[in-house]
Amino acid sequence: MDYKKYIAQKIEIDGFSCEEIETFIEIPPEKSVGDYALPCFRFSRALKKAPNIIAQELKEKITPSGVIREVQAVGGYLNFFLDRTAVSLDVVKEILDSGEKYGSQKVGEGKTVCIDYSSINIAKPFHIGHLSTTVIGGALYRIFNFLGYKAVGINHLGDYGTQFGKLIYAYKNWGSREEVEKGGIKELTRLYVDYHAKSEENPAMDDEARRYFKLIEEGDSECVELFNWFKEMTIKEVNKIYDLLDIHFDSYAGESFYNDKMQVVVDELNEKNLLVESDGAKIVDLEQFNMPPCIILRSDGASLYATRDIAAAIYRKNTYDFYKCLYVVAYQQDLHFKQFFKTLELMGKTWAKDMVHVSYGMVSLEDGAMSTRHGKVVLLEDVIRVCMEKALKVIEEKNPSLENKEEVAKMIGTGAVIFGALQNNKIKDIVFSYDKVLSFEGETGPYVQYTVARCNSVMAKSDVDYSEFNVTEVCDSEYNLAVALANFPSVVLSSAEKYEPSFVTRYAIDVAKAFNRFYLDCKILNETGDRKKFRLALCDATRTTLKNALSLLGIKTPERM
RNA sequence: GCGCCUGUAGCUCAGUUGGAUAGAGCAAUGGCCUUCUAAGCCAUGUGCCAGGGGUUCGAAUCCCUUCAGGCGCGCCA
Repeated sequence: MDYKKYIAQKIEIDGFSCEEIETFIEIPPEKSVGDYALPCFRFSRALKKAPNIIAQELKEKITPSGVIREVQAVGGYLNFFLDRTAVSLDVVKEILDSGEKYGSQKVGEGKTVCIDYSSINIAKPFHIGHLSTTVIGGALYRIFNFLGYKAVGINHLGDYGTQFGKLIYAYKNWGSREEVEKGGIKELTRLYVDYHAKSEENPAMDDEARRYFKLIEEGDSECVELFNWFKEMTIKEVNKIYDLLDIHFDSYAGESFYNDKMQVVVDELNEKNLLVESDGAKIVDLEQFNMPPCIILRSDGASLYATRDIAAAIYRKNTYDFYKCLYVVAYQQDLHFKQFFKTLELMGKTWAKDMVHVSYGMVSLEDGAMSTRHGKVVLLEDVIRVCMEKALKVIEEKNPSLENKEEVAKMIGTGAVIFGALQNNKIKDIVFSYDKVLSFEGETGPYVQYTVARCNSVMAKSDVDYSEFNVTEVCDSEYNLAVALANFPSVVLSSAEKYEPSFVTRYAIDVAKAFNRFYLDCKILNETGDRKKFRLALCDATRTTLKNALSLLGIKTPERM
């Protein structure tokens, strides 16, 4: 519920449209000066008048009516005071009517958004370095769906490359079916790490590994079978984590899927005279765009990352006819995406403008970067497990009679991990620390979940029917909470526009704070009549809004905790 | 060397398209549960918004420049 438009319609300024004025209206830093304000400085030049005079003249032309209760001219500002009671009642009623649809919109109807995220490597462990792409992508997936778009989640599997020849070599020489079945990805990683240790002394192994990889490509039944086994095992194992994080995909078409789709790309580039030979390689020259060239074919004729990405982009456009195609990939690859988007543009793909690199910061450990090959990683399943254990401990302390402790601890533990990962602007680097994810107080996931549990608790203790309510005045805490709740739809919208799930995370904190303040100031169960009904309705509206916000992030809300 | 990103309180970070006195959380100190879940709330202090120029009625926000850190810069993905 946004009253900016409503207010803008009451204002007339020569040379400025109603829409323009609407964008100029802002919310004052201090609520005592007004609920909305129009700074008049920018009109000064056009109207050839001092801002304070403009504000004064505008004030005299507006007669307060409807939800506008009072207008004041203060310096160069035109300040509006709303009928806070009417506003609060409207907001709460709307939320209760909308329920789990509150905040959802139709702006995206008929449009498809492809989101490439998580994109795991086969036979590699899922560590905290994969967390950002997974939860950012997952949140965007839900946010776009919430806005009416059709989101298509794509897990662009890393399932192609010599490393799989190495893995097969290791498996055949010192691995066993039993061990791999028992150990899963951990065992595959062990084989891979061992391979590197041994191949340093025996470089001939690499030739063998390359041979095995070639056999996979040629369709050798034994190698393909092994490879598919590794692939299925990886996906099955990672799915357990995806379930916890509420992550879903519509396609697992990975690198190998595009093997037979790259030649046409090369042909097309050739036809369009975009390919240039340089040091034996085939490149697209991007010098005039102030970028290094995009390499399409190696000097040995093999395709590269960019070739595959171009093929994948074209495939996605043909298959899904997307409105936007997002790539949730860390900022290390900024240049790569600029190059490959530019190449698409040069190929005459008008939709190249719809390609978006959703770039985010890196995760490192306190003692430096992670490395799978050196075993220096923090596994996500370990982090989640430790958080769950901590949650369980806290429950035993604070609420030992809780029924489904394990289940609740799971929600809290994973909630803390997801919330922490989505809390800051995505471009910020993160240094992982257990202290930080294990903090359940202050601006954290558990804090927001706890707020919902408080709402539930209050409502469970009352059997008053609050479907109809009416009050004639509201206090500051009630009004501030209602305003916070009202902001949800616009927060969802801007988080999609900026591809920034942290807007939703921060918003959830704002609402939780407003509620907890309200909870302190306003007794609910002791009240009677309409006041009680209104406050119960506020609780319900808070719960609904927070649940909706958290579910966009992939976080579940326990009834009690 | 070139390009991109980042720099705000002791720490981690917010700060919408330039707007009113720069805000939270953590940490510290002191308060608040015989009454709705204390994973909560209240109070207290902290700033050369990295430095320097400029544009503007007005700059943490825009432009230029310096410094510090991160990432990237042809056959890995």
